[in-house]
Amino acid sequence: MDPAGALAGRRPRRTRPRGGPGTDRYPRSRGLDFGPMASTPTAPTSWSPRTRSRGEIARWSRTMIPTLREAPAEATTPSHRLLLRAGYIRQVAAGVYDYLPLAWRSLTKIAQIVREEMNGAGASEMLMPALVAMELFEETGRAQDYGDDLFRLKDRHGRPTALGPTHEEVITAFLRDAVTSYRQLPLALYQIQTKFRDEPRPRAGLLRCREFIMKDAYSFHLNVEGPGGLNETYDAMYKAYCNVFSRCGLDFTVVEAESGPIGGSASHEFMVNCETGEDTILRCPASGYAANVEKCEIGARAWSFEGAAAAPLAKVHTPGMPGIETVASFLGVEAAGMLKTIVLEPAPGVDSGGVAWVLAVVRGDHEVNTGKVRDAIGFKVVLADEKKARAAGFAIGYVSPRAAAAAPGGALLVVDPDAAQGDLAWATGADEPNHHVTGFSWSRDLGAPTADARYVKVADARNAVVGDPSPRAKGSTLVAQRGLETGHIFKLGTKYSDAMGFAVMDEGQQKSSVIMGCYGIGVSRTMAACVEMSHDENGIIWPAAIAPYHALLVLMKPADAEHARVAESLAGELADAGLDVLIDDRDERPGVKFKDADLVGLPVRITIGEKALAAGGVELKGRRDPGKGEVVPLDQVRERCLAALTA
RNA sequence: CGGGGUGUAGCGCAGUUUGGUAGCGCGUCUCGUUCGGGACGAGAAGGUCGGAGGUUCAAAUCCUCUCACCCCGACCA
Repeated sequence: MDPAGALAGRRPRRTRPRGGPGTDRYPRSRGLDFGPMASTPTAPTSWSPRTRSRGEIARWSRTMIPTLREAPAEATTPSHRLLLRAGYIRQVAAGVYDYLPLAWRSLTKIAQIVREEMNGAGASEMLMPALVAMELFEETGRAQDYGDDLFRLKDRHGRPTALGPTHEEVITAFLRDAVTSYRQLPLALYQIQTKFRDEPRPRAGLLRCREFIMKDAYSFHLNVEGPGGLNETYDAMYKAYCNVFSRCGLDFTVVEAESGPIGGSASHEFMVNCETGEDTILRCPASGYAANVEKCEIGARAWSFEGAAAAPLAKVHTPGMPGIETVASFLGVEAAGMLKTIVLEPAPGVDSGGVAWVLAVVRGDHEVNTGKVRDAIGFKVVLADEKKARAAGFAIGYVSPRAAAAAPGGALLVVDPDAAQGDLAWATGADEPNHHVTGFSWSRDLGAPTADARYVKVADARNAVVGDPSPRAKGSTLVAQRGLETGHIFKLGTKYSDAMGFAVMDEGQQKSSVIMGCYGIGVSRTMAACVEMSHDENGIIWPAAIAPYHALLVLMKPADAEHARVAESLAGELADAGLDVLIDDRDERPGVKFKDADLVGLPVRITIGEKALAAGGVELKGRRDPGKGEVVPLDQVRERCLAALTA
């Protein structure tokens, strides 16, 4: 491993001849002449094995880094403002951006890290088209499910086509033809490609785009367990994802997640930790357990329907107050002292065992989680259609747990433990419009059904909140943390293979559905998340591994031949050590250059100026270091640079 | 798709209430003086005022329609 190996993410490069005299055909009109352009790539004359890796050298004056003193008004998120100001991106349309040279270098480095880790996990890279025939999405029903998020177009023959938002269908269609024997499994394939999703609301620059770069991987198995099974690859991917984000220099948390509309059975999200993240995750500091709000389990809570009624049941006129907050303040109670009863119905097409309604009861300050309700009762539920529910006699907005007993066709009551407290006098709906009751007691006012497990289940039925008991460590409570989702892995199961008829003969000569996993990383989002996570008021602060260049050589006097000579020789030396170097050779005032240096955020800044040169050195400063930097003798620059980058 | 907001020079904005032929700062170009944290002076270029209709002698400004972008929500890599 070369000394800079820890920088990671650099592709080993083939040796290329350094430009000889005369390779620079176009004389530069101004600025300095570094002689031959040392970093001009020249095609190797013949194949040669990789012998060493050399960094690249670029000149600010010869590339395009349009920094802005003021951020465009439309940018409000830090990463959006900084990527725009520092000359990394330009907006072309809502959620559509140009990736300028600096951004592209970073993206390339992230992609390369992803590649290495995917290959290491046994996956093979390929590339599928962005253009997808609509009939493929029809096969799985996702033409419908995706709805308007799918970019749709017609070709000249009028054939319905889409721009791929993800490629489960495409790869499944390919493999159901190409995989002819179980012996070809397991298999993991991936691509790094532009995806298209017509987001209802693109926002925050690169964080939510309609066109973005994503790595999507798919794995195919005969079994879930055992060698070659889904779990094996899933675990390998899990590790690979941890490696990717660690190597990128990101601070991240892995959380358990709902698998969402993409379907499947298990899933983890990889979240970059940052205050401005759009997702809230909950974490148990004692056990390390983390999950998103929807998925997060809650530790055991004591409950009982037993208990004496503390107050008589009283009906109160509460005109036009269906919302908990307004009623609570009207009644003079806390939201936490109310019972919220949400009317649910079995999802279309599920076998509910004859149950027509499901009433979920949570405390007034909590939110019902339909996924948890599903887990409690064994079938999927959705929010009841309001008209239908009213017709069935539910006073929507004023429903109480008692409505379950009165409901035609029977209703199942799912009560969250925090709501199943018998010794409290609750405020809740009166089951008639514009009225609530106070003094509600489970045992007195609902009575016998509370003991009947066929009608009443007590189970976790709500979203977790900060302060809830940890599901993994007794005595520990959940804390909240913000994050940005940059990776997501799913166990898909046979959802797509079944829908698309992808099955193979197994060893026992039985037709067997292929089991799938899918694994995504938002590459462009990862770059933005990194900026979101790592910046200060002056600009971006790149981790070395994905910085567009490792070092910035700032020439105080670009016109000075001696300065130019030092810059050239230093740049060459650093490149030889494997560093990518950007030379700020612009004829600009020092202040401008320093401001731009901080904005662009390269990890190491080397200032070549009179004062340090007189002392036999240059100034070296890490992006996070305060001040002007430290004077370092020329012959130690390389070493100090590498040390700074690997720190 | 609901709610809010903004479109005037590359960027940031004023001008719109009360119609009178477009302005400021930054940036850009030229010359000079400068040169270690976004210099100074002098000069210059750059705008179908988002678009289309309409009212008017006259529209950035008033009316109608439309498009784009941003923010909050619903939704999400």
